[in-house]
Amino acid sequence: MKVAQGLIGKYLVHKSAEGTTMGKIVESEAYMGPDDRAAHSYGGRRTKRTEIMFGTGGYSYVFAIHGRYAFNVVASTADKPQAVLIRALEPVVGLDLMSKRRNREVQNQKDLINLTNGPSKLCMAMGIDMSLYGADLLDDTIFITQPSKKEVFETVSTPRINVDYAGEARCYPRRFLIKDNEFVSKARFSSSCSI
DNA sequence: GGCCGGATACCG
DNA sequence: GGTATCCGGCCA
Repeated sequence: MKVAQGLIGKYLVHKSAEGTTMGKIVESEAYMGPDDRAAHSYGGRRTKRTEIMFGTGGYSYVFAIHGRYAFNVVASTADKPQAVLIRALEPVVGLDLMSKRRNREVQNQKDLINLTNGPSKLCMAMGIDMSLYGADLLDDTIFITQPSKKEVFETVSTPRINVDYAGEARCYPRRFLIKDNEFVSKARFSSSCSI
């Protein structure tokens, strides 16, 4: 939770053979582990897929969803399997490469926003796939860094996206985003949550 | 070994 | 709103 909030405003960098891409994290979601019905590690479920969450934090958890990928930062402490899903970025470095990987021209601000305003979109743009599962985020291939100068913004929280199956947990305010930022995803949380 | 469903995206 | 698309989970 704290990690999810803390990641807002930080920069995600991926150095690949094709080049370097970097984006500012503007939207994240916390998945709190065994007690969180929305989490892949709910009930302590430990499988090949969730294995990486059963260690210490600071690793990459990539999983396939609907034929695409989503990127998470493992935030586990004391063997509590938790992770933070990165839902949207603001492109900062390597815009041409992002555009190429997304197979989409960028001609205006709207196109630019469309490059990384969703969990799988940002994976495509950043060149993140299953080969980065378990990557150490302290290495220099894929990592998180602070902006060089302090940026001022307000973080707000909402329920998470597309977790209707999670019972009451679907409404917990575990999604964080930068207030009024145009690069956050368009997705809406369940309308059955009163917020 | 096969089926199914999902923390999605895109197009019409 | 319908469909494409990739993997892991889970059951046979």
